[in-house]
Amino acid sequence: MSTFGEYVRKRRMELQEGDPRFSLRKVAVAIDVEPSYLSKIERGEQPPPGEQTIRALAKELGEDPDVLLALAGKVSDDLQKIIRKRPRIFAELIRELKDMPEHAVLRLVREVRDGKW
Amino acid sequence: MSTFGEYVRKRRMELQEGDPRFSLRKVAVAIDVEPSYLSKIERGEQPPPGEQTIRALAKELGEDPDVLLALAGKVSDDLQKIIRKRPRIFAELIRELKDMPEHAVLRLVREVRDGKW
DNA sequence: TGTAGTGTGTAGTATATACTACACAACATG
DNA sequence: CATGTTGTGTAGTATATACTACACACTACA
Repeated sequence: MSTFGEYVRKRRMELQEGDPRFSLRKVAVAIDVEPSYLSKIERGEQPPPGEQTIRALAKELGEDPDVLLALAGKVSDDLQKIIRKRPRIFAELIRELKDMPEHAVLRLVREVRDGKW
Repeated sequence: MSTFGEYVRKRRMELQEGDPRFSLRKVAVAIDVEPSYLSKIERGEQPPPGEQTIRALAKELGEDPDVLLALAGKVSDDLQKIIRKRPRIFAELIRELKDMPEHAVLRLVREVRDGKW
């Protein structure tokens, strides 16, 4: 597992190869933070930014916000809100699924999504 | 929905009826915080305390920690950790379940719990 | 009537979070 | 060789979080 900073830098560098819009400075301006701040984050000198900044970064880099948030040690606020509305049931479900193999959870998600409920 | 403070005060008061160990001071000492701090929390003058203090309080009052944490606007760190390990799948599942009726989610939890997977 | 226990008011503190502002050296490009 | 663009270094700030320390007034009761 790479850190948040490493992951972002790698992804941005890849995009930068083919497009000058992905220089550190341009991206920083696009997501509305100081270039030096983004620099420090990418090098792990500063901890990951706040949720809104991570979301902007994810959008800019074409990444999944939930994945980036996870790398930053965070869980999306909208998910937290959903859990907090029914804390008991969601707590139980999530703890139950903790050690389930990937395919089992995937099957579950698919069944729920396909509306067999 | 009551606030965190109101909820705690009500519950503690009920217990205090039959047992002097549930005075504000005694509970505060038991969970290792200053009585004045707990007083302010119960009256909503201060925001809810941190997760560890909420857990101690839940234990002391015989309440569900996840419910108390939810009232405090928090989600248990162990749940967040589980989600962060597989952010995509859990994000999708939780958002999918957001508007599901209680009985559907309950059925799902039961099926998972009973190991039909 | 003193003393033990009750809740509360005032006035702080330490640490973390989430950044900004600006200067600077290296490099490239016209 | 000046101009623009690159990433980075230094030195801060504002706000939130999670509390402590201690004094005070009131009540119960022995």
